[in-house]
Amino acid sequence: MQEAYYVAKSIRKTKTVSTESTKKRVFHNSDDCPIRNVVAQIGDKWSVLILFALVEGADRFNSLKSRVVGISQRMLTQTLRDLEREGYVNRTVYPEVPVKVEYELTSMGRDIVKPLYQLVSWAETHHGEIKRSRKAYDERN
Amino acid sequence: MQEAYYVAKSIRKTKTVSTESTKKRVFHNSDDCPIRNVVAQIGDKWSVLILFALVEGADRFNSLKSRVVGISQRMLTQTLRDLEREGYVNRTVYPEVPVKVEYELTSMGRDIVKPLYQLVSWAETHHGEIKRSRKAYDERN
DNA sequence: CAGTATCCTGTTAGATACTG
DNA sequence: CAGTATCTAACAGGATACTG
Repeated sequence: MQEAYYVAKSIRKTKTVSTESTKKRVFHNSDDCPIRNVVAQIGDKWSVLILFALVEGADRFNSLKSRVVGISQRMLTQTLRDLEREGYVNRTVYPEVPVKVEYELTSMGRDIVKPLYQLVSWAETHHGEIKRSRKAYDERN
Repeated sequence: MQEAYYVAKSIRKTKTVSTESTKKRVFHNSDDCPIRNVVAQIGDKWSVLILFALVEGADRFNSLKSRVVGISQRMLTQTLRDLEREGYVNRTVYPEVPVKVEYELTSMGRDIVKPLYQLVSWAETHHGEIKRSRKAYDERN
C-alpha cells in the first residue's frame, strides 16, 4: 500500500498505551486530502451518472435531462456546474435561437471515467453479494 | 464500454425529436443500480477512510477513532455498522472486562479496496490539476 | 471500552414558478 | 432551450450527556 500525505505515521504522543503502534492515521483535511476532496465530490448523487452519460459524446442540457432518468433541472444544472468547475466537463454555448448548450468531457473527464468504471464494474459484480449481506444483517438485527 | 442494466437503450417514446437517437439512458433506480447502491454508499464522508484504516489489519473502536482523524463517536459507530451491513467489515466482540471489540475487513472488504485505491491514486495524481481548475473557474465567474 | 440517546445545525435535493 | 430563484422537506453529521 502506498503511503500518501493524508496517511501519516502515527505520532504516538497520546497517552493511551497501545500494543500496536505501527498503524497509520488517516486524515480527512478537506483542503489537502484527495479522498474527501476528489472522491467525495464525485460521490454525490448525480455526478457519476452524468459523467457516464457524457462518455458517449457531447450532449445538450435537455437531452441529458431526459437521459439521466430522475434528475431535476436544478440538480442537473448544479452538478454540471460542479463538474465544469472541477475540470471534468466543458460547456459550450451556441448563440443560436433558441440557444443551444453542449456539454462534453474534457480529457481529464474522460480520464477519471476509467477508474470509475473499475469501481462500478466491481459494484456490478458484487451487487448480489452485497444485497444478500444486507438482508442477512437486517434479519439478525 | 460495457452495457449494464442501469444503462438501457433509449426507447424513443418521448415526443421530443432528436437528431441523436443512439445515446443511452442512465438510470438511478435505488434498488437495482449499482452506481447509486454501491458507489454512493461508500461515497459518504467516512467510509473510504475507515476501509483504508482497516487495510492495515483488524483494529478496535477507540483505536480507529483516534486514527481516523476528526471522526465523531457517533459517525464511527454508524459508518462501521453500515460497512458491516454491506459485508465489508466483520465485528468481533471479546467478552473481556472491559469489553474489546475488533473490526476487520472481510474478503469482500479487502476486495473493494483495490478499485478504491485506483480511484484515490488517480485523485492524488490529478489533485493539483483539479485545484487549479477550480481556481480558474472561480476567477472567471 | 464501546458504545446509545438526544438535540441541533448545515447541507442536499425535490417541487414549483418564472425568464432571456 | 437552458436555465434562475425561491421555498421546503429530508437527511447527514457534530456536540454533548449518559451507560452496560
